[in-house]
Amino acid sequence: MNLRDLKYLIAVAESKHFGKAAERCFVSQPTLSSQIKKLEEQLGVTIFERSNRSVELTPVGEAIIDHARRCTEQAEALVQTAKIYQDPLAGQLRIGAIPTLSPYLIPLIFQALKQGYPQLHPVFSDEVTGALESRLSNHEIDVAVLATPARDKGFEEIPLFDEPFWLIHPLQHPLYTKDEITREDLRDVEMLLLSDEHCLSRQIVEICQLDTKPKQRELDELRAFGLETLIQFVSTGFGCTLVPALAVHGGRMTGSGVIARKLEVPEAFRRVRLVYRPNFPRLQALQALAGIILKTLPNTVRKIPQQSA
Amino acid sequence: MNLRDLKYLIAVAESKHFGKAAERCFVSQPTLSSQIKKLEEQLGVTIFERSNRSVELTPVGEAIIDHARRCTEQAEALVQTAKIYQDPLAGQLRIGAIPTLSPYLIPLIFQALKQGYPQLHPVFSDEVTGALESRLSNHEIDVAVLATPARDKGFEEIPLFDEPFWLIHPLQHPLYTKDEITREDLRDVEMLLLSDEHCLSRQIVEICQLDTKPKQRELDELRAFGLETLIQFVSTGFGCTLVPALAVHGGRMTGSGVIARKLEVPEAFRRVRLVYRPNFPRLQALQALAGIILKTLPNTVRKIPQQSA
DNA sequence: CATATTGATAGTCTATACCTATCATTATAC
DNA sequence: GTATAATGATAGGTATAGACTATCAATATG
Repeated sequence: MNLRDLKYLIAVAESKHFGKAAERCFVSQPTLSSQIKKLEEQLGVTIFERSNRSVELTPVGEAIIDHARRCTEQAEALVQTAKIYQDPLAGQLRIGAIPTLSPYLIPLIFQALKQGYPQLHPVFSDEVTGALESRLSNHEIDVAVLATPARDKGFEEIPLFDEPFWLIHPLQHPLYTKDEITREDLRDVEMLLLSDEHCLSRQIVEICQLDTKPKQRELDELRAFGLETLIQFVSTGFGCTLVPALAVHGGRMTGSGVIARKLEVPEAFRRVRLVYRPNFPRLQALQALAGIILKTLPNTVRKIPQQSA
Repeated sequence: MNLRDLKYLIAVAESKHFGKAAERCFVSQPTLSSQIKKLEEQLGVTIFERSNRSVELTPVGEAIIDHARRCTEQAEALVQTAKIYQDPLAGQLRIGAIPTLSPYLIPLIFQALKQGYPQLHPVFSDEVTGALESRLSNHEIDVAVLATPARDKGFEEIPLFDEPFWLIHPLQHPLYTKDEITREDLRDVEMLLLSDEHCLSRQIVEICQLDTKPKQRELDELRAFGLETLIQFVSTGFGCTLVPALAVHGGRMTGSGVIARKLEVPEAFRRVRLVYRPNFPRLQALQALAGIILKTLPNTVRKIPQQSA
């Protein structure tokens, strides 16, 4: 049995005429006749009662045509679905981003993405690097925005930008009087960190060359908080912290008793990239996303020029 | 696109493995691979994201598989429907019978038909000859049980039996004393008739060689009645009537003030037959029906032996 | 480094769906 | 009563879609 055959059936059922049905199906009348005959033989029933003057559906035929209609209906819907998604820049794109980036990046790009690619329906989610990587593997998301390299896990990546870290310290802090903040300054302050699931924490530890993290232990009981909460802690005089540049511009820091300071430490940055599965079929959509991100970003980050292979 | 291709899609979607899917579809792996590739090219979308270790559905793929499932579901339902009807002795059989026969014949055969052909679902209707003939033409019924020949209208027929007419007269009637009733006797009695849409009326007129029908005119206002009512009229002394044999045995005539008399008139009978369209595809069902009717009938009718060509 | 697993590719063969031409039957016209 | 038209079925030939086997390429695994 064949979808084509079912279309022939429907054509005959509707026109009640083999010749006209054949015309409607763009085949010759003998072709249509023989195909229907063969189908009837295969099914073991007579679908049409033919005479030289008329063609009529048998009761079985009625039931069969009913199924045939629904079948071709679904087939057409399938083609329609494909057509809608044909454009790689259309359809759902599931984007996961790390929590230290997501709240500042997503609002930035959202409007531009909608305008530039109205057919693209982004679905955002917030999770730490490890979780995003496994969701990527499981095909639960299409792309992750990470700040750590991912090549070694069998993924590919599009580098986007380098995001410098800024120091957040209370207004009444010894460093307030210093003009430039260097690496040595960082070693002396008490550094508040998120839980170490966050790549940000590990990166800060590395940059500041901390041996252990004495202050972090105090915060261990309060795992489920984000950057903004951390900054609140800073404002109460607990210590300092490093935050990525976008958090400085995107976050609400005014009148909160803290100050954000640029660092004179060249290596104090993180590289943000789109990470995806090597075989992901809609690379174009990812390139479009990368383009939008780069176009929308402020100059507090160093954009990496895209190579359009 | 093809139903086979959709089955391939579903197999891969379910097993997430081209080789196993191919096995399940009883084809080689390259066959399945190339068919799916071709389909993807036709649809212009990637349905599966393949890597050397895994096969996963893309979001478009999910949507497409959904339609594919429903499509093949309907196709299978179609085949199932055909299978149910495959037996010509299964499924609906729409039987129309004339009103002067139906109430006596249908109850007679009903049980035997159910027992002999439990898959056959008879649907009975009662109408006069002309109406049955047009419903037969319109494919609204499958077979008509008539008492008039129908070859000239392009139909075919299976002769069933010859049903003699019996005379019904009131108990206090001159003929009560006669042992045998002959044709001459019939000319002298006042004959009550149904409306002339009924073939029975025309046949009685012919047998009795009546010129006009004086008594019928009086009953003209009461068109919509049947044989039983007519017999009630006879019992009130209005006149006599002829009824077919089955009505005598099947009808409730005891204690009704009338008597049923056999006739010594050889040509006083009607031939009952199954009438059907020449191309009707389930001749077997009709032959089965004919067989049941002949097996169940009492010997008051002359059965016509069936020729099983 | 060798082996196994998995999907893709190449080349060949066959079944089948298609076409044109023609027939058989029957209704309609003259 | 014959001729014509309409309709579906049949016959025979061809081109293509879909199947197969053999092989490759890439990548895990021991």
